[in-house]
Amino acid sequence: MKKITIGEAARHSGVKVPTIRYYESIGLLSEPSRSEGNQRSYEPADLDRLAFIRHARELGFEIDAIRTLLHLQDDPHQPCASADAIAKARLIEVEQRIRSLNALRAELEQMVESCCHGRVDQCRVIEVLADHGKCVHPRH
Amino acid sequence: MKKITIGEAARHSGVKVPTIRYYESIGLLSEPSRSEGNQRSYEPADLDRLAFIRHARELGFEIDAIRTLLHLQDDPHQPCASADAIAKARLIEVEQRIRSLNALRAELEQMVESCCHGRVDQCRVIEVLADHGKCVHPRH
DNA sequence: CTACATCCTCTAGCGACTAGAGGTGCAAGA
DNA sequence: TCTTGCACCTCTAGTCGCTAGAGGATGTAG
Repeated sequence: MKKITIGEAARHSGVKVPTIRYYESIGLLSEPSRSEGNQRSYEPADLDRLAFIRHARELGFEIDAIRTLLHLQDDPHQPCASADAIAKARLIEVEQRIRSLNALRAELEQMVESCCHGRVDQCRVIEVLADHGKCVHPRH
Repeated sequence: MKKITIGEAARHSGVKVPTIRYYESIGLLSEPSRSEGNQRSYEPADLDRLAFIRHARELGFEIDAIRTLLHLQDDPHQPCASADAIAKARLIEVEQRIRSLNALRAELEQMVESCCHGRVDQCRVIEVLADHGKCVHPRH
């Protein structure tokens, strides 16, 4: 049972030191044991948990969703319907976000392409911003 | 010169009342004149400015970028290179975001599709979260 | 033994709002 | 005229997920 310092845990997991402490403070990570001198001392299982959290954050899950997912992981006999639902909800969010960003991209491309590179009073960028009606797709 | 209350301005522009006050507080909107009873009283030009801000926010521009864009709009003889640069930077951001969200979507789709709908200990969603190596594209 | 990196706790800040408390103004109906 | 009730006012604090910095303690290598 080798002890792992918070700095090592950070390097290992890719989660920054203050972020690890933050996760502990909001109860996402349980309080680790401490050294003589009151320094946090982690175990390998904590690294797995950190990796889980980091991966979930990379996938854009909210802290609350991650909390639920971690609870599920801790209790493997539960039905996985909730995990499935959380992932599905996130997928739908991501799909919507992609759609809206695609519309934005089209708009921005149009703006940038048609910029006259002259003075502001002829600038398409400013003009379109000032008048939504000049957008390619009024819905974005 | 008809007076417009903050509530009407909100309905007209689609920007919420507290948000309008917030924009004023951070200097994005200049302080409007007031009625006898100290209530804000807007003019049509303010509505244009609000519409501009709202549109820019919808396109994801940051407040600081909007501040710059508004300054440019106010001074039409300036070259529009800065406006162009701001829009281009935003376009690049959006493109990157779309790429990364597409990767996320692929990952989430895989997760959701391969979910066994059984118990957590066989759940693909939890499994993949716990082990980044099981991702379709390790880079996301 | 000293230097220096790393750790500790605590508070405050970020961006862009949003919510709520506690009070005032105003217009319309009785 | 009075009252009802909505819209307005200011102010503070909260949201999310961290991040930064102060000021001090610990741990390790030379």
